[in-house]
Amino acid sequence: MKKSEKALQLLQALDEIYPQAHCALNYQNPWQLLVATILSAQCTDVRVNIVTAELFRVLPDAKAMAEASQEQVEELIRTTGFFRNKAKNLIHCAQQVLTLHQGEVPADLKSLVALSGVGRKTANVVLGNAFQIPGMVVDTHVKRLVRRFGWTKSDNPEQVEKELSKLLPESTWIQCSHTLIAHGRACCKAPTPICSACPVVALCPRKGVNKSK
DNA sequence: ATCCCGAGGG
DNA sequence: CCCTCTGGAT
Repeated sequence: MKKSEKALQLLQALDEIYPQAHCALNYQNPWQLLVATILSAQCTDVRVNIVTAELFRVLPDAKAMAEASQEQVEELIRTTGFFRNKAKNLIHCAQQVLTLHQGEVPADLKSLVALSGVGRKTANVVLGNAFQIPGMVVDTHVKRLVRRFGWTKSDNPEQVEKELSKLLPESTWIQCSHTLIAHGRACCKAPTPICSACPVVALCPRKGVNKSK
C-alpha cells in the first residue's frame, strides 16, 4: 500500500473514533475567531471561551479593539497568559484590519499572516473554520502525531504543513487537524502516549512503543 | 513538574 | 537556531 493510502486509512479510522472533533472556540464571525485563536496560544479553549464571553461584550469588533487601551485589553485577557504580547498584537491587528482591509478579516493566507500576532497556524484555523478554505493547521499536537505516524520526519512546522498538504487530499485538511488534535489530547500525549489504550495502535508504525500502562 | 490548538525577535 | 512571553490546569 502507498504511503498516502496508509495515511488516509489511519486518518479515516481516527475520524470514526472522534466524529465530534471540531473547533471548540466560541465565536460569531471571522474577527471573533481570529481573536479567540490568537488568545489560545498556551491556553486551554475552555479558558479562552471564559475570557472572550466578556471581551466580546465590551469590545465586540475590530473597531472597538483598535480604539481600546493597552491596559484595558490586558485586564480583559490576563488569565489567558502572555497577556502583554497578546494585548499589543490584538490592538495592532485590529488597526491593520481597519486600515488595510476595511474592517473585514481577509480570507487569504498571505494577508492573514501579515497581521500582527498571526502566524500560519492561526491563519489556517481562521481560513478553515470561518471561511471553509482548506488549510493544514499544524500545531504542537498535529506535529507530534504525524511524526509518530511517520508521515513526516521534519521538525519544522512549515515544512510539516507542506508535506502533509502533499500527502493528504485537500478535502481532508480542515477536519484532519481537529481529529488529530482530539487524539493527541485524549491518547497520543506528549511525552508518553497511552499506547495500551490506543484505538489505532495496529495502524501505528510504533506499535505501542510506550509499554508502561 | 509539565503541559496547554504560538508568534516575534535576536 | 535559540530565547522570551504568561497564567491556569493537572
